Amino acid sequence: MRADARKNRDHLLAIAGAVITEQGVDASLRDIARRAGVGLATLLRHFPTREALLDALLRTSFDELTARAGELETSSSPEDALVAWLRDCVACAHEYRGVVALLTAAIEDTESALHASCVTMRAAGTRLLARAQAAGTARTDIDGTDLFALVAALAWLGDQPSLTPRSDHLFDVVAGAILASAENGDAEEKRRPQTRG
Amino acid sequence: MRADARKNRDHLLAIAGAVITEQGVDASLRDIARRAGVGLATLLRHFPTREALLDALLRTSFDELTARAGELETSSSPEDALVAWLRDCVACAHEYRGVVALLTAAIEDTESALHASCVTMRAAGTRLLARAQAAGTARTDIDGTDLFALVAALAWLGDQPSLTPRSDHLFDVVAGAILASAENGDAEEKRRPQTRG
DNA sequence: ACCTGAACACCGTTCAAGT
DNA sequence: ACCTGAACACCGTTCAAGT
Repeated sequence: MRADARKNRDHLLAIAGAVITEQGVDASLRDIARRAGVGLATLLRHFPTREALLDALLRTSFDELTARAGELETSSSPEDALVAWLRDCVACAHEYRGVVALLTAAIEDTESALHASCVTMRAAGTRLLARAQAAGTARTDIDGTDLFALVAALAWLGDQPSLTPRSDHLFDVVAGAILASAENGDAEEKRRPQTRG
Repeated sequence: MRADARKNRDHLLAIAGAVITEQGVDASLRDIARRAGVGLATLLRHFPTREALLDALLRTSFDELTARAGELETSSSPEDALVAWLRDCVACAHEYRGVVALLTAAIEDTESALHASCVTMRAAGTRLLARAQAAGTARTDIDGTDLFALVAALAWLGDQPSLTPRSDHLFDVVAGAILASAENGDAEEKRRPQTRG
């Protein structure tokens, strides 16, 4: 890549990150180009689709997420690792408002620029889930795609301004549902709702 | 309302229902007007915002949902009533692709044409939840807004083509989390995941 | 190689002019 | 009262022309 092209690309990414952080993934590409001081066609040349732009913006976060899954697999208990990683996933998908809809669309669309990242992410989650399932601390009637869907749904909730205040609590509710609720004697981290008044 | 205006309105609603069923809530209003054989300005005169149009389209469903909550309150057990109603809610929010985002936005926006319907819906859900909580069959650490959020998240999942096949199963997972998991001896309808191989 | 302006076919909003 | 076409300021896509 020519030096001027590289500079344009980097600058576009920086501006796009700022604009999309501010306005969400539906931000006007024309506006991003304008603020970056280049023509819209130049932006499209570097990032032929909105997905390609988002992929470039999220690549670092996605790579970190994959690496973190690997670390957690050795450093934490199966249960803690799974929940901690899910929390990171939600935070990552929440990085740009509205991006989670693009991610769910990309998981099955092999043409999407975001497809590879999504599949990698799902694979990492599947491993952590399988580990917890093998340890008897996660329910066995869900798979990696279900996990992906639940993370997406929770990230979506966090994107809805009126429901954002509830998203942390509802994360706990859903995480609790993913973990096997009983059967294993070790109850140190478990709080089940008490219904006595 | 003048007779010709009434006729225009009814026809617009019929066409809008068909187009939005087909293309989702972001369908072009211009296209709807075109297919209805009127000017775009005429559509906007009857329905000043997209929300107003959706409200008109969904009003019957919403009213039925409220009525159904009342019936279930007397005809079914607290637990069955809650779950059945949640299922209906998801189905209703799923009626037009993408409408659930408008509904979550409307719950706090008193200016939205959909606001009243959302609040009524949440109130009906809150009653069914309180009844189940009083009976000891629903967890007590969630409220009507949490319930609204969970229904919205599940409806959103059903809207994502790649995740639609999982939405029924994930409904069960989340519904299970809403119901108190243990403590009551009656286990007839409960299946907890068994982890023994 | 890389960039760009302009043409294109859309969108929702607004309003003066018609019946 | 009710309807409408047209003007407006946007949008993303495409491409011939420039450096």
